[in-house]
This record gives sequence, structure tokens and C-alpha cells, in this order.
Amino acid sequence: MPAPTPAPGETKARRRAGRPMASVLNQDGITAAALELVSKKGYDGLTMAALARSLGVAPSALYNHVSSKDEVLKLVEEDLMSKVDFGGFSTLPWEDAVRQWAYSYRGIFARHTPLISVIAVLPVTDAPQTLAMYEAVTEGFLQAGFPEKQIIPCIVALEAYIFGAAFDANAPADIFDSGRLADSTPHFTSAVRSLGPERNNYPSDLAFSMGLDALIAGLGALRV
Amino acid sequence: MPAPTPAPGETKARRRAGRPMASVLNQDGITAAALELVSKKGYDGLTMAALARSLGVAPSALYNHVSSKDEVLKLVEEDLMSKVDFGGFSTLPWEDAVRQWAYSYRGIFARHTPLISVIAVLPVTDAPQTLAMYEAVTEGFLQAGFPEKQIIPCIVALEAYIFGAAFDANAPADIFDSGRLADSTPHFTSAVRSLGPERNNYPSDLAFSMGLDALIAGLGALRV
DNA sequence: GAGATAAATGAACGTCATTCATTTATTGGT
DNA sequence: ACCAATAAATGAATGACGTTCATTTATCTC
Repeated sequence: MPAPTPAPGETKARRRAGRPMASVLNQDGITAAALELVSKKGYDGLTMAALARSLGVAPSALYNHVSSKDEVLKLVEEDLMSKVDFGGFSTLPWEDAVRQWAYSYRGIFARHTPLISVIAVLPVTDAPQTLAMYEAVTEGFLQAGFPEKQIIPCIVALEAYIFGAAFDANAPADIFDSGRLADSTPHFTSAVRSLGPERNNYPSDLAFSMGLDALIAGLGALRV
Repeated sequence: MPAPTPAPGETKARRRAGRPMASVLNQDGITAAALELVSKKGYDGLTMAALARSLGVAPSALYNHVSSKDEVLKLVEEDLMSKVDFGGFSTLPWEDAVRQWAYSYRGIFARHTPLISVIAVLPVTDAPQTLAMYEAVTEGFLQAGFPEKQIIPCIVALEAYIFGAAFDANAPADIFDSGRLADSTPHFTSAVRSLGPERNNYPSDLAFSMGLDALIAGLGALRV
């Protein structure tokens, strides 16, 4: 069968007459509802059915505005990106700006780790908020004196660390409990115990701060 | 109805007689089959049905040996951990050992990113391979002169970076293509272009190397 | 009004992980 | 030899879930 060409001599269908039914739905509303749903029920509660119900609509209606659940996740991601604080890059010394940005970035995505697997592999094309962040960060690096060629690798490295740390922030306090195997891992068990008199003291925040300082110092040395 | 107490005067049911049907299945076999399935079909292809079929068995039979699909993922994770190369910690200078370990760790989990969200939050209790790795790494840090209290935070920071970088390694080459919005992000777009004459040159490996060097230098300064 | 348009509906579908009553195979005790 | 106990394996069923599609509903232009 021949391809269904959309009418010869026309690149697009002519919009001749008629307007649709007044829509209750749009991408902004869907995004807001998805965010509220996630904050109340977590990502397990974010189903197309639940999303539709929270909007007072049938699940299939959503597909007139988003092509898939993955697109909903992309919309949520973009919204979160707009909340990351990169303002320091135009006002603070580079080190402080990076720290502020990294803490804000990690803080936001620590509560949205299921998005990380999506983001980390998602092209920034048509993601205005994400691009706005990258633009501001890039400018900050330029003004701090980084060679242009080093900037993207630096950002990639920092983002990798931030995403990894966001996962960490959700680890349970007893993640390093060696249990029955404590005897066979004496040095590790002792190092864990040394963190505090309380058992199972997971050092997510301390570790983030230490690693971030190391990255800032090491990458900062690339400035000319 | 009263609780079904397992017989008064006995804490456990007496094992009186009888042995089971000869089992074709066990956790090792399930793990091996899961790994092979993943390497051939990816994590989308790892379903309980496909796993059962590759073992010549009904899906429900798996549940006599694992309690859930999540447990299958844990088994796979443990197997992968045993393949991470931490041997340098007993033979190489600390910097080189960390580098070798980090590259090996990232290389393995870059092909298993769906596991990262599970691992990062999974207690190490009863995970012998994982604990063996932590023990060796801890020993390496001790011998290099790190104060005991600093070691776990250092490992946590390095692991966060490694996991984040593993995601990155799977990013498409055009992830930084700003597309139609290139005009509104001039500095960022230029920085991306500066990476090479070819468009869309994603610097995952370069970034990993740079960030790792920074972390090694920064954390290494904590030695006494 | 007539006809075009897009949004919304509700009933499906296919894929999953998981449960459960039942059957099958194996063994030790009598 | 047989019986009782045990655990493995089966197959049918369940309940989510994302998604599709023919149909209906509401709105605007001509």
C-alpha cells in the first residue's frame, strides 16, 4: 500500500474551520498535577490512571496532550530544573556559586531520584529550563577563567557527582550494617562504627560536602 | 480467628521426615540466567516470564527460590560486585588503586544502570561480595594513612561519583544538542562546539577522568 | 445551522509481577 | 513395602499498569 501522503501540493493540512471542545487539560496542568501526586504518593503513585483521576478526567484523555508517561516525566523534570538555584554564578565567587548550585541541585533531585535515570540520558533539545541552567553555569565558568574546552567536561563531572549523591541522600541509616558478616570485614566495620557512638550513622551529607570540596578544588585548578 | 501458632512448645517445626523433589533450580542458576538474559536483551528483556523460559520452567517456579524480582536484581548486583577490580589496594599506591577501582566499577555498572537505583539504597547486610569490596577498599585507605573517621565518607563520595558517571557513559552523543534554542544559549552552545570539529561530541570519558583526578587529589589531602 | 475540528470517553488489549490450590517427585520412618 | 512428610513445579487466575481506538461531545467558523 502507498504511503498516506497528506494531500498533494500541501505540506500541512489547511486549517479551514472549526475549533475544538474547550479543553480542561494542558501540559502545564498535567505537570502540576503530576508534581503534586508525586509529592503526596511518591513515584509509585504516579500512574496515568491516578494522574487522570486527580485531574477529573479519563486516563485516555491524557494522551491528547502527552504522547506517553515518559513525556510526563520529562515535563516534571523541566519544571524541577527551573527550581535549581544557579543565581550565584552571576554574583558570587566561582567556588561559592558551584557550591550553592550543587546543594540546590542535589536537594531537589534527592526527592526525585526516579527521574535521574531519565534525565542523565535525555537530550537537552527543547528543554528550555535545563538549557537556561547550563547557559548560566557556562557563563559562570567562563567568567571564572576556565578555558572554553574544559567547561563541558567540568559540568558533566559535577553533575555526575550530584546525581550520584542524590541517590545517596535516600539511603537508609543502616545501609552499612554488615550484620552476620561483621567478623569477616573488621576494618570496614570498625570504620563504620567510628562515625559515631550511635550505630548505623550514614554520612551522606558529610560525604557530599567532602567530595564537593575536593571537586571544586581540583577542577578550580584548571582556571588560567 | 486465632493466629496460626506453629505448635506450642516448639519454636520451629520439627524436621521429621521427607525430602523435596530434585530441584532443577537454585539461586546461582537463576542469577546466571538473569545475567545472560540481560546481556542479550537488556533490562527490558529481564522479565520473570523470560527468565523462567530460559530456565525451562514455569514463572511461578521461580518464587520457590526468590521472593521477588527485586531479589533477582539483588543477586545480579552481588555477582557484578564480585567482578569489580579492587586488587590495586594491596599492591599499588593509593592514587593508582583508587583509579583502577573506579574505572572498573564504572565500566561494569555503566552496562547495568537500572541496578544503580537499587544498589545505592540497598543495605550491604548479607551481601558478601559487596562487603568484601568495602573491606579491601577500607584497608587500602587505612594503609594510605587516612584517619579512620574519614574513610567511609570518602568511599561514599567516590561511589556517588562513580554511579553518576555510569549513567553518563550511556548518554547519547547528541545529548547537548541545543537545537532550536541554540541562539538563546550562546555560551553553552559555543562551549559544546569547542569540544571538537564534529558536532555532538559527548565527553563522558574525559569528564570522568577529570573529575576522578580532582577527587583523588582533594580526598588524598586528608591523609596524615 | 452545517460541517469541521479537537477533546474526552469507555471499552478494550497486551504485558507484567505475583498468588494459590494442586500435582509431582523424593525421602525417611515404621 | 508402604505411608507420611516435604518441597518443587505447575497452571490458572488476579490485579496493576500503559496504551490504543472507535465513538461521542463540545466548540468554533463559514
